[in-house]
Amino acid sequence: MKTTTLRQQKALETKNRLIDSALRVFSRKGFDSSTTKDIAKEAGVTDGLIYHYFASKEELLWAVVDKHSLNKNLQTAALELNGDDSLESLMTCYFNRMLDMLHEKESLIVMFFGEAQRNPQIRERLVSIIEEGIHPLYFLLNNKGVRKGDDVLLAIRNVQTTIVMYFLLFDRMDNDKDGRDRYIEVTVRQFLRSLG
Amino acid sequence: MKTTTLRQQKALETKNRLIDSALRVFSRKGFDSSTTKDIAKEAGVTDGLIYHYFASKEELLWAVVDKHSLNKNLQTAALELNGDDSLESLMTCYFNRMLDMLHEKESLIVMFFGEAQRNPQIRERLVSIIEEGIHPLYFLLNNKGVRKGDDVLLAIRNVQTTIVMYFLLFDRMDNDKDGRDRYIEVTVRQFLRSLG
Amino acid sequence: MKTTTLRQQKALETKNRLIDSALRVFSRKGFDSSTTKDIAKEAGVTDGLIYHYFASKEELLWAVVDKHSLNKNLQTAALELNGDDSLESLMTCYFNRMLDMLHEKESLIVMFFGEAQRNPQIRERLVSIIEEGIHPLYFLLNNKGVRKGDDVLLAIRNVQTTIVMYFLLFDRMDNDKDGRDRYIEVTVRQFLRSLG
Amino acid sequence: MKTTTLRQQKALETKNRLIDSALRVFSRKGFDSSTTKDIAKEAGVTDGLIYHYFASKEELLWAVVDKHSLNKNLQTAALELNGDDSLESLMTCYFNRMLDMLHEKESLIVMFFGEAQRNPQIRERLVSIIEEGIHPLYFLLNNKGVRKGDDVLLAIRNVQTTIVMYFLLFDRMDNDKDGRDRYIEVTVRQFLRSLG
DNA sequence: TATGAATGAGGTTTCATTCAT
DNA sequence: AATGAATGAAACCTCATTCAT
Repeated sequence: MKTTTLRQQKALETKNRLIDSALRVFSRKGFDSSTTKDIAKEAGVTDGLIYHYFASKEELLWAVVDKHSLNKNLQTAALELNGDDSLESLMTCYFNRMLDMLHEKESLIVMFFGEAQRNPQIRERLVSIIEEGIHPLYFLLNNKGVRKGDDVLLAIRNVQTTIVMYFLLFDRMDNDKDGRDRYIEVTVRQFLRSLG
Repeated sequence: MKTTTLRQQKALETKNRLIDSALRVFSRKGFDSSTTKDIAKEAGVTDGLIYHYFASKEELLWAVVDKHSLNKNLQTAALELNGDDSLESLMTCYFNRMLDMLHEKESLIVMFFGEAQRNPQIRERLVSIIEEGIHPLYFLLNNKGVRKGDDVLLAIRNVQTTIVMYFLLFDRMDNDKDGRDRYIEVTVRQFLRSLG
Repeated sequence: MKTTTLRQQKALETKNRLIDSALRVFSRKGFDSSTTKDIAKEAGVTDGLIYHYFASKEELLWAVVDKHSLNKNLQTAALELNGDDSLESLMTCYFNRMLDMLHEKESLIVMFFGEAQRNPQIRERLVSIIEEGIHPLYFLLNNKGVRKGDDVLLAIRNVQTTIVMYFLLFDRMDNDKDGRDRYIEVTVRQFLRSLG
Repeated sequence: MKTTTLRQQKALETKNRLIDSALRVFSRKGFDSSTTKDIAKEAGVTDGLIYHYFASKEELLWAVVDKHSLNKNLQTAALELNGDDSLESLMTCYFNRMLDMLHEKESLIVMFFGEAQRNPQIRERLVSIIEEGIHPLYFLLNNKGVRKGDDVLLAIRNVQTTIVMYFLLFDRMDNDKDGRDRYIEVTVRQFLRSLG
């Protein structure tokens, strides 16, 4: 029985290694240009093994998607903030964590945005992630005295999508710490002013 | 001489039809999953003809990119605005035109965002389009009394990327006119407030 | 462990079958006109398998070239000769063996000469084979009292290229045993006289 | 009428240019790898024109073959020799002219040897050229007192094929004037000795 | 569980050839 | 005579997938 457990554990590790490798390859080349051979090689296994764990390349994609949940990260980011800080420093901190998280999950984000345009299921997933990412910040702002209202929700969505765009098009390439600080500083100020 | 011109004209039409078909197919399936066979069929020609006009599938992609210039559209949108209107109605009008333009060029935009994640050349192109899209609006705002400054430029970039994201993730699917009006109204208000 | 070896052995057989089939097809049609489909069919495998074993059609050509070594055959031919025979019967024997060997490796020889004219790498290979083919005979002649010297080396090269030409243009088609005997007899006599 | 003649003349020029271009391209790449596009470009005409003058690419090959006659050159070479010279200087002169001629017709020779291995018609042509090339030299030698006989004919064929081989494999690449002189000197001496 | 040989459909590209002009 | 757009078959090569071991 112990041996079985050991085997199961090793199998699970292999499966996870495949999922992680797939994510990396997908984000590098896009789903269509990624080959199962690439993925297998990246995971250090042979070609056929993928089909022992996944029914198809597509299934492997979904396994990747299922494994990674961005929402949780954003929620955690919001909850970990110190309630005593000023609104401004609080937002600064939140946006920084958001960008850190985007960097950390770069492969996933890049893959999501790359595939979302042609894979409706991926796009829906992306939308729902963004929608759900709004609420932790909304509650936080409410607690700091910002009024409720749909327009506040929309302001949050706007600023969050803006930050994702900033990440995708600028931050992720440059890795310019100063530029990022300035960006966040200005964006936070404008965001707070935009709330009226 | 007339005959030559006629033939050349027909050839040019065929070439353009190929470029347009390619754009449509690329935006539908992404570059990698689009087959030259699909493109040829969509253009109503045989497989081989693509290679009479373009050296490769990649070259065809660049022909598509070169043919379409988004910047001009944005600049035109800015210049056509009525200088007598209030700042608010002016921005409303501008954002509407921007969304109209995005709809009009939906295939191109979708392709750009899909490919930008894995094709650095496409991404650079996208970034430069966005960068250049900032200035027409900047000048317009300056003329209406908004102060100059880097933070204003950044505010413009932010709001523009936000609108592109809105288009990609929500507007382009729903086609909900009311939702769009509300979105623009709120976004304009917040944008103006964010300028301080 | 035994199973693995069996599979590997079968794989090796397949690979060798591919190389042999390639040689046959190449020599029949030349490299450029040979199709990978032809080769696969000749080997009794499907098209794609070639690319499991070889990176390209060109690589398959080099595998063919590498597998076959003509030099060894010539050297062996020289060494197997009986040192007690007269110079004349010794040379007769050597030329006969050389022609036998050329017949045996007809596919390879034909391919080499066909491709050598347009593929510099193949030509270099061919030249080096001829160069190296000179020495076994040179040593043999030295042992039988023929003097050393560059002109002897050149005489050997000349007579060897002549025999190859005879094979390529006449012998290989006619398969005329008597003609061949007469050819060798006369050529041996003239060769020995030419040494002075 | 004059115009027609002019047109016909220009047409003939075009046709000849096509044949010459074809020869050059064939000898460079071999028949199969040469494309009609290549040939047309080399001749400075458009793709389709080839099919105005020749029924197919194959026909163009035969036009090339028909246009060039090597025999004449060899016969001329033999006849132009000075009958008063010694046998040795006469042969030296003849072999030099032969190599000059091979250089002059390099494209043709290379193409002939490249294609002869897989195109039986080309090979027959090559064989008959070599056979006929023997007689001018035979007569010359007879006139200088060399005895008649089949073995002399064979000696001539052998030495001629040897020289062709020398050209194809060594001389044509190196272009080493000294090496060539030495080669001819030794070969002539050995050839004369081989006659007994 | 893991291997990697084998399959076969399909992709990009090439190219001889045709034909309207 | 000359052009070059257009065709379509076929070439090389890729790759997801299967399967015997």
